Amino acid sequence: MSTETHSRATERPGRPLANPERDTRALLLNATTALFAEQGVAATSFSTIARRAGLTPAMVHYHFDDREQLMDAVVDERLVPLIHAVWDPVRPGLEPAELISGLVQRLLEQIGKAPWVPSTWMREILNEGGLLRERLFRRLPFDKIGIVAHTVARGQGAGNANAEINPLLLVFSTLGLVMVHMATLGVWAGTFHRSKPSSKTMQRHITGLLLHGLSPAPDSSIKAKRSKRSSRRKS
Amino acid sequence: MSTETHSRATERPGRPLANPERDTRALLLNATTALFAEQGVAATSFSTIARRAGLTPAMVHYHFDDREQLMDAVVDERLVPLIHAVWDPVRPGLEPAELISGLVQRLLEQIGKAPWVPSTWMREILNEGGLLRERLFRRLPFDKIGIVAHTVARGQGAGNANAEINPLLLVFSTLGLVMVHMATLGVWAGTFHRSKPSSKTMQRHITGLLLHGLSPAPDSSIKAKRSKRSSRRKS
Amino acid sequence: MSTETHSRATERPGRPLANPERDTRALLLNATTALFAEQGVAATSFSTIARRAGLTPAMVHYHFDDREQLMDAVVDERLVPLIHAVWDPVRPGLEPAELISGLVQRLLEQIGKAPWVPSTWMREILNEGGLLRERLFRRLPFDKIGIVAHTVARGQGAGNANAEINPLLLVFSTLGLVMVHMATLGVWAGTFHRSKPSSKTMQRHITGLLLHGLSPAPDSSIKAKRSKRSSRRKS
Amino acid sequence: MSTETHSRATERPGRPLANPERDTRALLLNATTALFAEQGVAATSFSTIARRAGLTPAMVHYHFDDREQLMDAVVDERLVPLIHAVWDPVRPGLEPAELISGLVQRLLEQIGKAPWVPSTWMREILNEGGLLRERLFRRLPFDKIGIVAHTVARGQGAGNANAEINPLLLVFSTLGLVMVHMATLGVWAGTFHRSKPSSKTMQRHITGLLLHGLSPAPDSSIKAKRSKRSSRRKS
DNA sequence: TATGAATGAGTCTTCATTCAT
DNA sequence: CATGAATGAAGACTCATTCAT
Repeated sequence: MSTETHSRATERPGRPLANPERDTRALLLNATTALFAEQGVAATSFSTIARRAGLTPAMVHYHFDDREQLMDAVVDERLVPLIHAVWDPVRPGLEPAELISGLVQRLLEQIGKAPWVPSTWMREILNEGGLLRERLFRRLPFDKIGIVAHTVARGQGAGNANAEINPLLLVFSTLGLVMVHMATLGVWAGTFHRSKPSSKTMQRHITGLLLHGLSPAPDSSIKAKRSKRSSRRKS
Repeated sequence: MSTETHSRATERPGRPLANPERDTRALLLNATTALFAEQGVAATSFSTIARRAGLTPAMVHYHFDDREQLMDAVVDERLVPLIHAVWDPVRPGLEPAELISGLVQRLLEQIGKAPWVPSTWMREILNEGGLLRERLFRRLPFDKIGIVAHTVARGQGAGNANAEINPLLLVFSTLGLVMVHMATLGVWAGTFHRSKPSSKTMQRHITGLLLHGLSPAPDSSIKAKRSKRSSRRKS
Repeated sequence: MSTETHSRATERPGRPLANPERDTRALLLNATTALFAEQGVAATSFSTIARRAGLTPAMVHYHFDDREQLMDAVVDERLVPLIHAVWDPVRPGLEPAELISGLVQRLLEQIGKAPWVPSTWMREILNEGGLLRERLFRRLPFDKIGIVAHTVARGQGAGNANAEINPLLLVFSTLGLVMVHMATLGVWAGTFHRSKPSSKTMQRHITGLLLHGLSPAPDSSIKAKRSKRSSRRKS
Repeated sequence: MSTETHSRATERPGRPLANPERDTRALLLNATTALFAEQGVAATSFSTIARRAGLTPAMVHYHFDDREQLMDAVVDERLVPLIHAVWDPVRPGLEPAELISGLVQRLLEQIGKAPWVPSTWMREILNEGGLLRERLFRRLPFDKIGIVAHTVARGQGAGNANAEINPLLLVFSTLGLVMVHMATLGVWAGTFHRSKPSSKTMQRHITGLLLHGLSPAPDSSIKAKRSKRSSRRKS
């Protein structure tokens, strides 16, 4: 309605527009995601965000009327695009191993660009009382998840995939493993006096674990397929 | 609920027999762990705890002067014993697979008795800004973790463990996988309209994944070892 | 709305055709008076006014720098003209009954055109802490009020007006009675499941009460005078 | 539930109890009613109340969790008793004039003891957007109002009550007239440089007006009845 | 004329904390 | 052991106001 002409936050979800506004909005969203990762959503007050962005709490209200809308913005403008980047390439017809290792790779790629994600994902999405959970679950690519599950199930039927695995749970195992590891890398490195492992190292560990577990010497047939079709994983 | 591992809280206001202090204290700790799991530490105020326990906020102060001391109590009196139960049986000389599947089994056992753990673990311990992290890390059984890592590394040297895996990270993969799955089971079941998988099902999925990944039909040599030495896993 | 009795503020620092300022200013004043009536002055913020008028709060500032000036404008441009319309016809030489019934009639007439008045009058003018009181009291037609009081007092002296009445208070009784009734008509009708009485009905009730109170069958002498001299009351 | 053990405001509506608490609660209610009268409900913040009572805003919350509950308390604990005192004596079988003059007398009596009432009544109860209106309307003595209306209507039928009056509106005329006059006495006196009229003077003016209006020399039959039955009015 | 960005002050409300009982 | 009263600090949110455009 025309009643809302002056209310910024309700109007546009973050379009390009002129730059002066974009800047502030983006600035605030960045501060917000960073703080969400560091302290969790519940502990992130408007003042904290404002302070981090060098603005006043009132300014946060000006752009995101509400905590609700702030969280909406984080999900819609920051998490949903990431989900697309990770899941869009998933399509039927690929091998289970290919699907999984592709997911891991793209996840790590995206996390590289948005390091705040793993922490937030674990705390606010995976967790029971997570404050972004509801919001995000509505946006999950259930069709793509289904593709992965079906592909693995078919593999199990054909006898070339581990029958003890629950295909649907596997998707969550994959995402969870990546998120857990990426969320705790810092701590891990600090605790064991190691240098923070590179993204490549992590990819090798996680993909290795997901494809073969503790078992040694992956059998050559799978190895062959992998090296043919998703050879970029090795580059 | 089964949250109450400990028998107590039978009577209250400081009457002659029965140790009155224990009761209230345990009551409050139970309320606290439940709320920590549901909403996270940051969102759990003294008032909330008091309300949940049917007492006054002032009473919470009486027992735990401080948020700090409250968190200390949760870690010392509730998490540390659990860690012991899980890690104490770890000792050198076991097979890698045995160690891992033992850990998984004992973790699931403990979580069965303290369902508030996975959520809290993910939110407040694994996570970068987790409020129990520091407290707990000091209490981790580094010696035991070392045993697992060394055992796996030796296995890799001997050619009978997946060389792509980082032995130290594997410990975190294991714990993380269990915690992630157990923390999200409810959500998962709800989202996909499945009934909540049993502890046994989860154990099979997780152990299966950790030991063989996606790879089919674990080769008989490993299978043999497992069925001989850690036969309790099948019972 | 019909609220706009008075033509004014036709031009100002504006553009060629179509007097843009008039429009906006009047628009805002209308929104303001409506909101003053609905919620009272204290509860009516610049934002509320702006929202109601489809403009921005900043725009309200542009026209009325201040709450003070906004209230001044309402009084000067909306209430003072109404007062004139009601009181100007009062002059010495009329009968008390004529004066009173004339006042009632003209008041109801004006309220018909500006329905926001009774509510605001009661809340912000009659009331001790009323925010328009001071402003308006300076503009009251004390001379006219004096005429009414003196006429009634002389009537009392001559024995043909109720001696128990305080002539000066009577003026306030008259205004008050009209305002109270017109301000509460909606509520009254709603509460007692009646349809809202017409202006004529109200006029009969109020004038009847003021002239004769509960007493039955007004004695013919007064009736005669009324029907002769102030016959317009009947039209 | 026992969940609420420590929440003061929800528990008791203002019972005698020990005195330390009563004092504070009553103190706050007094400050509240005074401020409601002076500035209106909308403009009366918790801070204002607290400051007036010499306490902190948080203390107001402690006793009245909410603005809603604060208003409930004012209505339930301060206005409803007053309404009873005014209306309870109304019963069928009295003369119209007796009923009306009785109401006026008792109203003035009560207002004498609670001078904050008229202002609040006009602003927050009679008025369209009044913030206590809804709350109070549910507590109005509709039966008693009905008695007055019926008595007057019967009087009209018998030819000894002014037929131009609407019997139901008359009740509101009566209350309104008293409230308007008592709410504006201060202003009135100040404006016209009179001393504030005594309660007796007001009673004479208002009752005189309601019973006979401007008409002179009330006819003896009514006068007789009044002096017989409600002779206390004259004392 | 009109708006969007920005702010400081103020409101309601919750919270941790203290203290007398 | 337990509570009710009380507070100061902080959080979300609104508002009047300013200013550049």
